[in-house]
Amino acid sequence: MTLEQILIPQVIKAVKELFAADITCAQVQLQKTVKNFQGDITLVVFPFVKSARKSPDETARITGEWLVANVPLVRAFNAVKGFLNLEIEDKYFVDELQAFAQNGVESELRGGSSSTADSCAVKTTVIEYSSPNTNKPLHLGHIRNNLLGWSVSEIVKAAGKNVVKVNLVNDRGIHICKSMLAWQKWGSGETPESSGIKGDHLVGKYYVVFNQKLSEQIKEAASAGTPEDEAERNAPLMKEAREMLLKWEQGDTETIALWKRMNEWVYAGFDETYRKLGVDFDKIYYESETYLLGKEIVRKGLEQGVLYKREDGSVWADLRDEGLDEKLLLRKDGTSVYMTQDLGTALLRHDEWKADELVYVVGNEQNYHFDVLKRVLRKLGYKWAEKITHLSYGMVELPNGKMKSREGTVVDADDLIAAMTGTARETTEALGKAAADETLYRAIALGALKYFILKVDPVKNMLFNPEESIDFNGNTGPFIQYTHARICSLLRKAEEAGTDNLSDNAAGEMNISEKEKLLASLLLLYPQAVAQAAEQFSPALIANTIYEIAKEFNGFYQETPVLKEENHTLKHFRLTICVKTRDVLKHGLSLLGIVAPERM
RNA sequence: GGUUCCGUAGCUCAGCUGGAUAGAGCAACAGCCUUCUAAGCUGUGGGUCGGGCGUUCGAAUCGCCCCGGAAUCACCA
Repeated sequence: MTLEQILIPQVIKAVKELFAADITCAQVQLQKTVKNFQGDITLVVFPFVKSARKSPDETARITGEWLVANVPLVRAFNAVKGFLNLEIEDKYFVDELQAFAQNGVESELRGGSSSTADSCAVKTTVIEYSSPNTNKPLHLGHIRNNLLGWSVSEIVKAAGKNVVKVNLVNDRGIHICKSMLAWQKWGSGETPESSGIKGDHLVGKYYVVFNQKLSEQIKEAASAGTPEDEAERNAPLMKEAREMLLKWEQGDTETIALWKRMNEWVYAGFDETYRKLGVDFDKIYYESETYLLGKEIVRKGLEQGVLYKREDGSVWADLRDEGLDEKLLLRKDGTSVYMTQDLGTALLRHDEWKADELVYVVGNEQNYHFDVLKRVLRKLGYKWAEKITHLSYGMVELPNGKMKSREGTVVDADDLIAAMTGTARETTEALGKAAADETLYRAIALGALKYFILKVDPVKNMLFNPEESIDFNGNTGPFIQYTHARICSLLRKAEEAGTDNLSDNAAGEMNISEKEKLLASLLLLYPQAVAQAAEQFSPALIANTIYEIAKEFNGFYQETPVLKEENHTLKHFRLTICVKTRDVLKHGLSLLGIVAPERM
């Protein structure tokens, strides 16, 4: 039982007996006692000070006396203004930590989530992320997307839900034709095998080539006096690309064959990067297979009179009464647009997985798109529109601005991982560590990268400066990995020394320090942190929580002997702290996709 | 111009369902390794929480108005 679970009913009872007033759970505000004040947990009495009809000081004092007299685990209190600081018996922390150590993180999480669930049915959450464009090798922006999506999936899973990770690959359209065309014209038949270039990079290269050649043509026409937008529209290359798209849509054998061939190259490249990043999917959808979906939904909407058709035959949703604009859903020639397709895939996904929640990890440039998507679904009468969450995240910016695939100004995912692995090796060697290998360097490099990205609140844009490499010290992934390795080392020594079995319930006399109490209470709060992170889809919350624990542990480690402690009971308790810290750090890191090395 | 989001230490970020004296890391400076891994620990300096008004016993947190930045407002995806 958490302290809150124990104390809240007691406080309600106290207020009833002392002041003859009824208060709700919401009025019982418990918070961690602020540093510099004596106590472990603090009750804020302001919310019921009126009902008590006494001064805040007086209310706190009387309540404190009652709690000390009636609740065994409350040892003492002090009241400062309206803040009632409570000191909790050591035994509570010792016993709870012991129980936590025996049950393990997973079972604690299951216990936590089932108490709030009103039905025993397991909820299903479908999470879409990654959703790459086959013209663009994965860069730092995609890394943020992939890490967020994967980590959120793990967190939601850890909180006891069923998760389906899906990826919707953008493999068709005019932009794909651009790289195909450029390769046809200037590729001289080069392949990943012949050139030694990774497939996705090879295709990306021709996408850049296309844009270079195109801008040459535009410049030429512009110097002859044509306005730029017209010059782009009429450029011979654009015309050819459009013709190719038409051929693709008509199923032209040669075009389809080229498209398939080049896409295979890309997928092989993506798979390699996904593997390196450690992300995976339960199901991959391809836009070439889903882009026609949604038309049926639009047709029904027209029938119901929720949507309307213009004289030219195009179909629209009118959202002006909701403060937005009108949105096109079908062109006058009956072809669909992005929104149409997304309506279709949302329905498909909802039905296919019987989803209770649909999460889309997509950049914040599409905030408007998802706002409209939900409103249109709602208008069409789909109640599950409310189940859609757009997990929006900010751009990763470079010191000189945004990354642009078309212009080649990106931090490539593969390059970055390779560079960081190199840095990890150099750092490790400089520190004179023994017996390290490539697997460990990779683990540290990815630990640094993943933590660097995931600790930041997704809504914020973030800055990445390639000149300053990502840190391995301080509030970083390697710091937590190191703390974990350190504990493992200590526990190895404990085992060698044949230290007594941890499952024994030691019952001797001892006093535990403030630091130990604090560390124990942080560990006990971890399951709640996971539950909250799952609710808020927030890996950052996990990152901050385990950082705080690691930081606190290092302070404890520095000044508290464990193996050398002679009081058996105390040694036992300290070893329990170590074991539990190790488990929680490992668990938290795993939710972020970070390996917890046993030596480093 | 409309809409949405962001603005906290020199830099990168926590804290935001209102609660005590706003916290970390990096960078700077000063210490701690013959003793459980120094990728660590301890200490010093550094802040009108973009600005103003309001609500409240209490505002970095909520509301309104400004200022600065970003995204978006396509018959692109």
